[in-house]
Amino acid sequence: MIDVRELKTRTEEIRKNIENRFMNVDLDQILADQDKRSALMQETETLRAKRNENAQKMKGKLDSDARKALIDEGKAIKDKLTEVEAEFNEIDKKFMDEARTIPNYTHPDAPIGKEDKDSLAIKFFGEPTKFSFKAKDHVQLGEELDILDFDNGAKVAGQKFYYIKNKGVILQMALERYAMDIVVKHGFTPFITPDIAKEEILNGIGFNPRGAESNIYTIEGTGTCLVGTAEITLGGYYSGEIIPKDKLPIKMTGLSHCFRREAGGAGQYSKGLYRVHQFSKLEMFIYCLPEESDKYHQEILSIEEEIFQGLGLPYRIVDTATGDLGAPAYRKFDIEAWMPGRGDEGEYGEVTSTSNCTDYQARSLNIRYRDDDGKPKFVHMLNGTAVALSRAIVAILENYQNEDGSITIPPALVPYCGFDRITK
RNA sequence: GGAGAGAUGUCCGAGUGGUCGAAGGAGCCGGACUCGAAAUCCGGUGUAGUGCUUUGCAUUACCGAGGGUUCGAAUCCCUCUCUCUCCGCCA
Repeated sequence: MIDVRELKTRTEEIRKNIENRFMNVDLDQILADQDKRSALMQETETLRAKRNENAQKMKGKLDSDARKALIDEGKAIKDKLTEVEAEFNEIDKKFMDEARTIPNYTHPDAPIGKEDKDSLAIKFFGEPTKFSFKAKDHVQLGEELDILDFDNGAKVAGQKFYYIKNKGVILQMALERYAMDIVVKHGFTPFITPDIAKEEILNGIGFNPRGAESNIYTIEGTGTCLVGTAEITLGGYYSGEIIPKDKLPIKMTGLSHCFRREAGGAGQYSKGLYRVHQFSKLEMFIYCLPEESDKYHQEILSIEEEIFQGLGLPYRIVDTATGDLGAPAYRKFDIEAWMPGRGDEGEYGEVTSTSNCTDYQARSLNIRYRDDDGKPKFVHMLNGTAVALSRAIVAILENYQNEDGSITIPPALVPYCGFDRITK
């Protein structure tokens, strides 16, 4: 969340930012509740001070009349305090819930706009793949090659679940190792993380586990959820801690399963592996000093490029428009790989996403470092996809297909696969 | 899953209702001593809020988390989380 003290000092900036992001946040209501909360907080503290003073007076020996008078006074204070505290707690919860809905500030260079199409393509790599034959999509390719099985996935687990089979399994493992090797080479510590996290961690990262529109599976009666990304488990790793400054930056990379409800996510653009309830992903995560987060955001993006360039996949980089940024993100870059089977004649489809969340998550999760002045300060936190296995497989199958329906393995993956072609 | 033990400041550790924001020790910072260092001695040293006459003063909260009892809770009661030991089960 943002620093609520800045509601007073940066009011108009916050108001404008909410507008730019096209969010439904009633800032005036929040400001009014903040004033109410403030007044009740002071009243509560005054009463507590009186209570403490009253208790202090009773430490020594007293005659019974004096003691009784003090006890009566204490009781009266207690009754009043109980009442005021209840009022304060109510407005405090309301205010904090409201304040949490305020989005992070936005990088001044992020394009302003409401939708996908307002995002800015800032770089292209390669040319969209051309075929001398009619290109198939990955669903058809995968089923004909017997490496993807959606029908039995649906039968056993439900719609949008799938089995990966045969050389498809090896291809996914090869991709994992390929990406892992590149990321580790750049100094990231590898992790395999839990696939489950507590709701408080989800909330701190900026995911809402509740509500009809939530993308998160909650596990009934446990206070935990299935993670939608290792961003959650990597970002929760240092929650509540003060990190020594000389340990920063901390670079982590985590492999996890990702579970997403994707309610209402059906349709042509979501078919096959593109949008599924479960997939595996290798995620990068960085904790760093505030002044360095822009730099590390670029570093994550360049590692993502290295991974996709190494695979020989054409892609473009998109600077996400304000209206499409998640609340925690200060700025976000997506890599969209060319997917020949998408739409009628192929389209770019998102394969990675990297966000600089500045101190927004760190404040909610209370993750700080000790600065040179001895004071703890919030770290900046960044995340980025190294490789989302399901979507990378979409791009590989569709770009590396041959006329006979076989798939050529990208050269960089051959050493990891042990074969160079998938055939019927 | 069952039984038991535990969780206190940067760390170790004392504390079973008021004199406890918390003994003692270690560490760290400053000073004395020293040619310098070590040892020794002296002083300081948590976090997050709030208010104000804002490089300070006052005040509130924080002893795993949340609730309760009480005029008053680190201390008593309840729930939960985590750690350790033993048993069970298991990859």
